[in-house]
Amino acid sequence: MDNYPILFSSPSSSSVAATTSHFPSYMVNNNHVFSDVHSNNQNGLFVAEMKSEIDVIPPSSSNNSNSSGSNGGGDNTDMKSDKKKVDKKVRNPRYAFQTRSQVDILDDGYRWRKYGQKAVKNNKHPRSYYRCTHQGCNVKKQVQRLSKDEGVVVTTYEGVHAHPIEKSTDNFENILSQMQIYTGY
DNA sequence: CGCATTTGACCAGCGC
DNA sequence: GCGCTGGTCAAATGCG
Repeated sequence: MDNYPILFSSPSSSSVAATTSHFPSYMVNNNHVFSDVHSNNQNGLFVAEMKSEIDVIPPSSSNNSNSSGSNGGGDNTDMKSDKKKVDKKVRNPRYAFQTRSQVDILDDGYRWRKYGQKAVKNNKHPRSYYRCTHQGCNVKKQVQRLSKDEGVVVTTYEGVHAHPIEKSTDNFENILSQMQIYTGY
């Protein structure tokens, strides 16, 4: 998965509307992702979309029952022979956001728990894997930097949150960025 | 003490 | 079939 088709769009251009139509509903509805992007980037800002290999995945189907399906390093000899898990090739749609930021942890309003980190080929920076800590929420995201421009962070979301954002919106910068959105900048 | 992170190992998919 | 690589698990460790 080295090369994904990434479509760039400027947040101030009219093409955003068409682009956001592909985003998960939680992103389109409350623009938290964009607001955080704005708060972290006064200058150069990029929003990218990563099309997944799956055409359409209903949000309700995002409940990967494999939440308990530890097939990884667990080395379980039983190796879950009772798997109903036939949809292994069915992946949730993934969306990538390429932003300029000094920090690679972009607070999008959800609580994430890091569950892995891998070195990426052709990239000196590792890729971090996060999972939403909300119970029953299987949304995942991965964050990596570009080796070319280490100021650019690519955040890839997989799945759709089925719960409200649990964030303390008392952050002044968030409130300010929201005001900027509602006022049309 | 409870929760999040780190980190090495494991597994599956893919290309050769 | 073998080896590489991406993705995940889970024990150990860190931290508030």
